This record gives sequence, C-alpha cells and structure tokens, in this order.
Amino acid sequence: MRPLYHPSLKEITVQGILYALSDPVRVCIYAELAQADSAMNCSAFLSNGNLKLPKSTLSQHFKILREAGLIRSERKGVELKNSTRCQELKKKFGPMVVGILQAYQNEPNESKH
Amino acid sequence: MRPLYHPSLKEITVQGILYALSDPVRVCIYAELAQADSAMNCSAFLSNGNLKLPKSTLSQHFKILREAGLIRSERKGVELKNSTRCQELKKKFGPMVVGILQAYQNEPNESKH
DNA sequence: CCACTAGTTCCATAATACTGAATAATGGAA
DNA sequence: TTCCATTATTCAGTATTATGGAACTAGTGG
Repeated sequence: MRPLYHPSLKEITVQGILYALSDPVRVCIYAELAQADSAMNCSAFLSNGNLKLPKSTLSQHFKILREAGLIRSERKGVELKNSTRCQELKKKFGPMVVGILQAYQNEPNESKH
Repeated sequence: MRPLYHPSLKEITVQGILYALSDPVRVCIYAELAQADSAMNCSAFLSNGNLKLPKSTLSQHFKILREAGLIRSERKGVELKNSTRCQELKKKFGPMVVGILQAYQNEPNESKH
C-alpha cells in the first residue's frame, strides 16, 4: 500500500479545495470532521445515517479530501485517524474554509445528518 | 430558446455554489465578473487570454453559474449581460463567497490571467 | 499461521463534461 | 419586409471521470 500523501501548505490551492468540497458526500464528511472533537476513522462514516456508501467509494472520497489538503490522515494500527487541517488553511486562505463550513452548517437542509 | 432561469435566494444552496465554483474555468469567469465594474457578455471570454474554449462550452459554464445562483444574466438585444449576485449571496451565506473570491485572487497563480 | 478488521486498488459500468455543427433570436441595413 | 451578421443555445457523438463490487494489502491478536 502506498504511503499517504499530504500536500504541504504551499501546494494546496483554492481550486483543489473547491473541487474537493464540490461533492455532497465530501462536504458532509468534512463538516463532520470539523465538528468532531477528536480524529475519526473512515469506517465511522460507513453506516453514518445519511451516508450509505461502499467503503471503496468512501476511501476514494477521503483520498480526495486528503490530497486537496483539507484533512490529515494518520495511521494508528489498522485504522486511519482523520482530522481537519483548518488551522493551517486559515493561515493561507483566510476565512474561506471556515466560511464554507459555517454556511453549510447554517443551511436548513434536512438531508445532511 | 428557453428563458433564462435564475434561482431565488431561497433556492440557492451552498452545495450548488461549491459545485459551480469547482471548475477552474468557472471560478475564472466568476472572479473576472466580480472584478468588473460593469456587466460583461459571454463572448468577452471567448478569446480572453487564458480561456480558449469554444462558445458552446462557455455557454454551458455560464448556465451552470447562473443556475447555481452566482450570476445574473440579462438579455440586451442579441447579447447577455452577466453580473454577479454577490450582494444577495452575502446576506444568505455570509463571508463564504467573498472569502472564496479573495483567496482565489490572492493566490500567486500565474495561469489565471 | 490463521482469522479478523480497516482501507486500498482494480476494473467494468454508469454518469458527466466537452465540443463541432446546427439552430434560434435579435438588430440593423438594404 | 427580407437578408445578413452577431450572439448565444441546443444537440449528439466522443472523451473523461465517478461509482462500487471483488480482490487485495496491512496490522493485530489468538
């Protein structure tokens, strides 16, 4: 298995972030990670109420979030612990990412969780 | 030709906006419209330096921006005058859209224009 | 070593996007 | 009005990208 690639802050682009968050599943994952007080592993989303996706699809979504620079994934034994890189991103992109999260979380959308 | 559809503020969603801005061409168009002091028509982007796309493709991109609620297009004779709906969106989504624009425009990316 | 769990990779299928060509709509000139 | 130039949209074929089941890799514990 290949090592997990995390882009450096320099390599992260607005475009990459927007692309990663353009998918409903990925915003949902990201928003949940942002709200969580500790790192979550991928399989926490396997039967997570609204998200009913096979693990191969989830794995792909996590990869896209990771390679866009939105999340950090650390191996802990057999599982991956995922957390957001919000603080880092704030330094580079200002209020963009938090703005997206807030707008998403304020939205009166019932199919979110 | 069908009439141009513009969603009402209520119908505009974070997800729709993120999807619309997930494409490099569309962010480019949107950023340029946001910077322009007057409405621009579609064909202004036909041979606009970095954007070298057929008009059918551009037309599709404008449609997506419009139906996501990001821009407003008004027919003026044979052309369309496009402008952003930034002010409206600010009311509903707070700093999200402006945050995206600022981050995009601050980015030291040479292939933007 | 074997079984179990967590994620990843592969690949066939499904869904989207791109774009040249045809079409529609408008305005102006003859 | 009729014709023509201009602007933008629609259509259809092709190309690109996403999805998800099956096979696989890796770590952990018995």
